Amino acid sequence: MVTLVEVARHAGVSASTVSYVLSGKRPISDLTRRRVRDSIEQLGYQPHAGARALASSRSRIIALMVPLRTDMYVPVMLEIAVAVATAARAHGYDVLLLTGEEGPAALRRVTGSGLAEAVILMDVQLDDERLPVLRAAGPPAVLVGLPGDPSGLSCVDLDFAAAGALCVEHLAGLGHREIAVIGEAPGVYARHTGFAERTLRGLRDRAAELGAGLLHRPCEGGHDAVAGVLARVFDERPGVSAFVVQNETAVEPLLALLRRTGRAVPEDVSVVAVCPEPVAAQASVPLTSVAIPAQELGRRAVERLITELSARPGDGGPEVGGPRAGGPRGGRPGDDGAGAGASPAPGVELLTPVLTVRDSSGPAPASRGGVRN
Amino acid sequence: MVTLVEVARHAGVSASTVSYVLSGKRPISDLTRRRVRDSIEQLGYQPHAGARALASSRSRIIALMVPLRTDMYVPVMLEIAVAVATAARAHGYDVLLLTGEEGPAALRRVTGSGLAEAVILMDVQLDDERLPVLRAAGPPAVLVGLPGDPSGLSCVDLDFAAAGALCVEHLAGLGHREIAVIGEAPGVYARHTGFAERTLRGLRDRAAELGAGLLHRPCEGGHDAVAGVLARVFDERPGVSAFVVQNETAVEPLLALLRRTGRAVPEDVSVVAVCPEPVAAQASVPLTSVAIPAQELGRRAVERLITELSARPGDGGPEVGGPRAGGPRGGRPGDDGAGAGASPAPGVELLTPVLTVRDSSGPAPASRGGVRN
DNA sequence: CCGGGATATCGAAGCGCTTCGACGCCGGAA
DNA sequence: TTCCGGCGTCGAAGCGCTTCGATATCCCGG
Repeated sequence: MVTLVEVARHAGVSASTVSYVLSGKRPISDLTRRRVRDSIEQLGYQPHAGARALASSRSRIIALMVPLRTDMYVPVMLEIAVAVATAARAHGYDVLLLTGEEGPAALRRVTGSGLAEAVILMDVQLDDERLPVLRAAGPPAVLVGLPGDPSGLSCVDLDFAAAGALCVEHLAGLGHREIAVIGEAPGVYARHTGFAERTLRGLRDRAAELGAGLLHRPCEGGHDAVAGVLARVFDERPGVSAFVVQNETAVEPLLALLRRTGRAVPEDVSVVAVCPEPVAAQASVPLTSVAIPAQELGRRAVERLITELSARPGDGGPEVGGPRAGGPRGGRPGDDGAGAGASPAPGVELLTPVLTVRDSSGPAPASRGGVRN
Repeated sequence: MVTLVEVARHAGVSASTVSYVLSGKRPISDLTRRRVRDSIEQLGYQPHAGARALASSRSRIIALMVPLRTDMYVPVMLEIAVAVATAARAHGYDVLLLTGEEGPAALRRVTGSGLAEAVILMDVQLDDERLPVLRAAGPPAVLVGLPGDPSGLSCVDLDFAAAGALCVEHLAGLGHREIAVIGEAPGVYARHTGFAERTLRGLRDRAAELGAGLLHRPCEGGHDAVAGVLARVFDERPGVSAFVVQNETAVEPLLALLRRTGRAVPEDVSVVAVCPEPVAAQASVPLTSVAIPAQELGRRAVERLITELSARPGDGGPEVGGPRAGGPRGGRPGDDGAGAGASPAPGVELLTPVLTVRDSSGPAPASRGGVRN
């Protein structure tokens, strides 16, 4: 293995000079810098990560904790993870993959050992057991998701409440008075997963405001489960003319079942989904939907973390060492590309949802069941 | 931060003794060991990862390279990734998440800098640009997938050729003489993704052997794309009575379209899929399918790597340091739980596919088009 | 012609851990 | 009793890098 000392010898300078060329923390003459760079190139030198971490107490690693279970939003999770990795690299950081399996202990382990400088948590629950670790003198952290009490924590998420409200508004605007919500699997609610409950609240509140009826049903994925739920929905509320779906695996079964039972979309029944764009766009009926901006979430989480990290020690120097740092960054920290809503708490950043109208929603059929008013 | 020296002082021993207690590489008396362990506990000591890596030149980190694009097999990818992370932890290793973005350079970077000791590559293509790096004095590596030339490489994958053959056998056994294959998106074949081509070969070879007609059509996901492909298939080969689907996003659209065009499954048309179990089991018609054992693949990849790693330096000592090492390992290296096929090359481990019969396949309708013979 | 302040470079002291050789001690064989 | 071989422990030397002070050099004004 080529070491810094060998590079120094080869370039005819001292070790510290090579180090300063690399870090840019002290001025180095053009000539020397060039010579050192040449030597680095020729010898194929790569700084030893461990030695660096030891000497500088900065590992340049971010830990990303993904849920162990894969019962929901799988593509979203992967997309976020990949976005995090990509964004981190653009800032010279690498990403350590943790699963929820070890729980809070994993956080202590990787930060306590100096393996990771900071963490990003996905799939945060309302009362997440990992949060105390973070609050108590924890490492820099960003949650993708919103816990019950976000105080003292940095969070990024889609504003699911607003997303729910948006769906109801859209449907109510089209004249629908009875709306059914096909939700995530019961287990998701049982775990008090924030986004599911917040969506529901948004749906309910706006429905109440607009005087529309709202029926919520959790639903396992799969054809049969959806069939059961659907039958009961129409049984209880024959007047339902619109569905809001927040469950990727229920989308196609729902469409298939509606079709089969002779309900045309959107003529007889409207459907609005909260799901990633590809799912909505490729559905058998292109769906009017509120997108889940997975990439954006991942990117923002990293941006926040980097900001926090570089604000800490006397850093801020140029040339962080990552290749092409600062290159392909879609947006700069602080821009409001997707529109950050007014934060309900400092540290919480909620992206404003956007509803895209496609083919699955239309005017409510003229008074089918009992239209009030 | 608590250091080893502080632990030593607290326990009244030397630093090296603490180190040996931790590594178990030299005998330590019971009494001393207990004292040291107590001190570690009380002080909440965590060994510094960087210092460890530096001194021992072993980082205890495995790099996992996942594809950047997310146009196929997304749940499988995540499942493999999570399985890798879990299995690695069980052996005291952590996982570094790399995306394909940086390509071969990322491999050089993380292994050259000693950040990762070994790598696992997913989404390997037939002629993958990352392979030369691995062959040329590369780090220990395991591919999940099979490149065109696996010589000198360690690979784990499902035997997709056998999977294809299995599908054809099953259908031919039911009397089907004309089979259509709905494949992955054209881009997947264009990239020469190994598994897609191998499946196709398996399908074709066995079909030829059994004298069945086989029509292969790549297919983008989404309803409309499938509709187009399906129309053309029936146009070209009206006698098609069975489908093999290798494209998760095409499954539901296919079933919906068959239904809509008045073809009952499995009475009129049989469908067999190559996909993860949940997709098959939850489809609107539970699908006869060959499972893609994502978890198993991830686990085996890690087992192989660990074996290779511990065979290297003078390791093999007890108590590797990872918590509960050797705990929840589903299978031991060398077991043939899922049945490893006879390896076509040393280092290649192909899992034997298993076909599960569900509701989507049945006897061919009595001579519909022209049955030969 | 000299002092002062940049500017560029060097040397050395760690960072926290592993590991090798050495040493003291105890029990058994001679 | 003496000698020998383990066993258990210690001390010290790095691992490769960062960083802090010190030093040398140069240019300028006085």
